Amino acid sequence: MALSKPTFLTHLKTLAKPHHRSPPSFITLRCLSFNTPEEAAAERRRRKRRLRIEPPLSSAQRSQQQAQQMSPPKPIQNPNAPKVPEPVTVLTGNRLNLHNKILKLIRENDLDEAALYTRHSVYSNCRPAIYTVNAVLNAQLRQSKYADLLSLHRFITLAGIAPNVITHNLIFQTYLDCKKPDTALEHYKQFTNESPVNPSPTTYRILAKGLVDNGKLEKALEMKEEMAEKGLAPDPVVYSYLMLGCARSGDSDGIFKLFEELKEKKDGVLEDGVVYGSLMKGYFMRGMDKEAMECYEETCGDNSKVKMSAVAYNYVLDALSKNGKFDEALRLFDRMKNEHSPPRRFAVNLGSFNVIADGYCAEGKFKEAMEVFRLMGDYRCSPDTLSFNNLIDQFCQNGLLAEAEELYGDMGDKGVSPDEYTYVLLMDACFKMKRIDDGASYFRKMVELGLRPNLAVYNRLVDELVKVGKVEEAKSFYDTMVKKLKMNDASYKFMMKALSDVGKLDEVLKMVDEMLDDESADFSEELQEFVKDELRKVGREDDLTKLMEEKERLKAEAKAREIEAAEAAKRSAKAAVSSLLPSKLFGNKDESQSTMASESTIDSSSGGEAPVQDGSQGPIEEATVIESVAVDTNSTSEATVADSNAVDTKPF
DNA sequence: ATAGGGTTAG
Repeated sequence: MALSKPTFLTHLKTLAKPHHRSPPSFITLRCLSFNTPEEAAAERRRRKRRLRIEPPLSSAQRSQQQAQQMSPPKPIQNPNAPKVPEPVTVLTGNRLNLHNKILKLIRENDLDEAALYTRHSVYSNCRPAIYTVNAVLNAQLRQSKYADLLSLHRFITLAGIAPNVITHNLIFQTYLDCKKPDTALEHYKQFTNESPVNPSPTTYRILAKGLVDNGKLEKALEMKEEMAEKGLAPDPVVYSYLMLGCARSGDSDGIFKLFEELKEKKDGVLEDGVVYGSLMKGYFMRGMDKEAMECYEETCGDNSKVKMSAVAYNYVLDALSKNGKFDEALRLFDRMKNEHSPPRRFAVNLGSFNVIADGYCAEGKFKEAMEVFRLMGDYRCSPDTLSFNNLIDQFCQNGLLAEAEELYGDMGDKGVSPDEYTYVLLMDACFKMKRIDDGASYFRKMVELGLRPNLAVYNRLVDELVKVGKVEEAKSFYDTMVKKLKMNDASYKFMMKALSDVGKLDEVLKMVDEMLDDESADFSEELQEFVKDELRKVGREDDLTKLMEEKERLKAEAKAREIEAAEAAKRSAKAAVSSLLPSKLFGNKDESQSTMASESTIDSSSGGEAPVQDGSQGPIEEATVIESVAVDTNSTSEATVADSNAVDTKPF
């Protein structure tokens, strides 16, 4: 039985009261809102939603409304219910043209332009359909542009473009990729409680995999149950993720339990091979190699009825190669390559080559690893950034920096973009080989490319530079990065100490000066003490007091000027209003302009802002959730001075 | 022209 959305209330079994056709919001008000704080909060959000002032209707919507008015009377719908997404049939005429234009921009890899165009269209007479928006979000996700994705999502939410299941899936994926499983779960809860859209099997694949990858196996298992509750068929792929999660946490019992459960649900016939690699791992974990190999024979042997996809094979390859059966893995890999005959049959893919390359590395056969990695092209597979990073990592760990750099060169040739992780691997490897300047070059390159090294990475860089006496150079990296990173006391202190140790106390004072000017920087008490101590060593402790007093004085002066300017602005604003001309037309750069603009206009310059005309009634809960997500795409390595898990990039 | 045919790892 497929449960449709309104029956989500069945979880209120305790109430056991059959409400058949009552309006959802009525039920929730009566029965839900006081059960738990979460439900009370959900009701508050619903109320807010009712109060929300919708952006102006585009002509498309208006005509839709007219059509509704003309159609025969329908049962009265709750006007406050969240909107149902538009069907794909709206993608015709101008809106289809817009869609295709934006797809073209995406194909040309101009995501910024695609996103901007989408935003601008919201208030044109051709509103982007949710399909168009999803296309952009999807492209942003593929390129890890999480901040842009969330920003666009927020924009369309505020603009009242109803999301469909794909939109929600993209958001789940985003939060999970950003290692924010709790935010993903929050979004899921809100989605199941409030959206008229039903989750799809893919929703649960995304959630199960993402939760497992984020170490939330328990929650992932719950998702499997939820999936069943919604009446969705048991999905071997979801089970394979869960079994993999058990394998990672050393729980062989869990693996077998899941396998038996799935088999039972499938009436004893399991022809999808995706779970067998994990099952083999379960046997191997218990030392039951014989049973593992029997399983292998049954599923991958000549008489097998099991459908082995490339991915299913890859799990088996991995199970073999990580359990002392690499030779057998190589034999299977050969068979896979022979079986491979696209487009009819895909028996190998990118992952197969990666697993085998890893297997070679584990045996110390790095030359072979490189060879098999480069063999990919012959099978129309192309490595991605992750694959390159993986192998570069293996080479670096084993002191094969030249080979790692060769691979880095291949990336450029093949048009695969290195990411933060690539550069950090190479930088650290250079440092290990005492090639400090080369390490610094990789760091510089990374920043030049607009990638965002985190604080821990920066700390390692300046640490190495200072160790070899390159304080000047370290300081120049500080100057670059202080604008891009949220530094902490330890990193400020490190730089100050380095400067002080070479007698550059004036530079230390200049750093303090700049910190005092930078509103996002915190010149803490502890840091003040530290600077004073350093100055005291050369009898200059008064210099800090003097500097800080001078700053206070300048700030007070600036404040006074500001107040005066504001008053002048008010006067001129009044004058402008009285002459019935918006001050905007004059292009004034004074405060009166921004005040007035924010109150009345759709400011075309505010591309990054939410499209709320009155500036206040948006769905605060969504905005808050999104803003609470610190998208840290580069917490790549262990922290030295600071915790790399901390959010150390400044807000976008 | 849309939820999936998945994947390996840090």
